[in-house]
Amino acid sequence: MNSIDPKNQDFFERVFDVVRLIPHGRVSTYGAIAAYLGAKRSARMVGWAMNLSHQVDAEIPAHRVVNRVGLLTGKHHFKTPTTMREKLLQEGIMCDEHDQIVNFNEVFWDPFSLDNL
DNA sequence: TGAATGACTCGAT
DNA sequence: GATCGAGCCATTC
Repeated sequence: MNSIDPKNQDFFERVFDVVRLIPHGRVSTYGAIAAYLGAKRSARMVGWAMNLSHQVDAEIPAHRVVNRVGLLTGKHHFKTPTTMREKLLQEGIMCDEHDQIVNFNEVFWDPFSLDNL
């Protein structure tokens, strides 16, 4: 949205930057990203950032961000409810009929792992 | 200006 | 171990 305030844009850009760093075939969580940005309590804001990500930069892999149990809670915000699952499948990430990542523990990517590089 | 909402998470029962 | 409720923080009406 073009109504993003500069001060808030900084927070959203930080979120976008972390999401863009998620490796291909991996996923992360709203809480993990929020915690990495020092706003552990603001997981919902990460969701808002993902919503805006479709408008500010379509290249942001928002489909790689799920909730803490690996559920595709944001699928309805994509073009179609199946778009999120389709994109994950293309990256080798399997989801069950409940739109939950099967091997979530294996594909989960922690932003804090960047600090170990 | 104030209240409600939301792609969440954690703690208590 | 599972379920319920409250907290958080920016955006929108």
